[in-house]
Amino acid sequence: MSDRVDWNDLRDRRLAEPGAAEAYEATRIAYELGQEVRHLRERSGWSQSQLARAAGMTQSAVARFEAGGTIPTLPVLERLAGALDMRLDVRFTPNADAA
Amino acid sequence: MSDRVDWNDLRDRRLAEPGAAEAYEATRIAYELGQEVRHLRERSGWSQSQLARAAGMTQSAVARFEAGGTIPTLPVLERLAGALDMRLDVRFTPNADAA
DNA sequence: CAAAGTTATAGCATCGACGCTATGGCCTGG
DNA sequence: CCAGGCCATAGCGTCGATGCTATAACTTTG
Repeated sequence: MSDRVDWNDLRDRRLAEPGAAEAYEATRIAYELGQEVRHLRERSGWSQSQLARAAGMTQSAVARFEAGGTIPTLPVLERLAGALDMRLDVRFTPNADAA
Repeated sequence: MSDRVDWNDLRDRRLAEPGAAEAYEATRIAYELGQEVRHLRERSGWSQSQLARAAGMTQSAVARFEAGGTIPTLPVLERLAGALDMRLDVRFTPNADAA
């Protein structure tokens, strides 16, 4: 799982950076969103290319995103959501353990 | 409301762009998040400078964001959430009206 | 084995978000 | 009137996310 990889390394490296508790979170969110999109896509029986076209992006961008290779931007998330017939929901929720 | 403005114009212009249903959404989300942060901040009795420092950014960045001047990135949203003692929640939710 | 479909990466260009610094306009309190 | 705090903007530089194109590796099929 760490042979021909690249973004995984990149991501892990990012997660290892010190003093980046929040950046860490962003990376994790990016990773989870990627996983979710992958699941949704596969559930629809679509290929990355199909989803890409539906979302107005390229296959490589989809692959990059699903692999957690980058921290996606809201516009991209919106387009993916639209293509997958979902709604993007971004909000601040009260923190359980008040710091 | 349209006198010495600038980002408002910018934003409105963005919202007026054709064929950008999703980009439109992103802009709207950005605007709403800005409003929310402003409310949370004021509720805490903080100035933009204070929030900025707590979130590791500058007062100008906070102002820009609150005004909806830019579509924020996840890292920034994370930092703001952390500073405001909130949690950022990004997710795909099933679309009510299946396209 | 050859052909075609699918995913993972690479390399390069562009664009926009963010950081930083500085300033103008406002308001309020000496 | 002056000083100080607060918010809105401007300009500029940098960096990272995307877009695009091309290709490698794998799998499945004929």
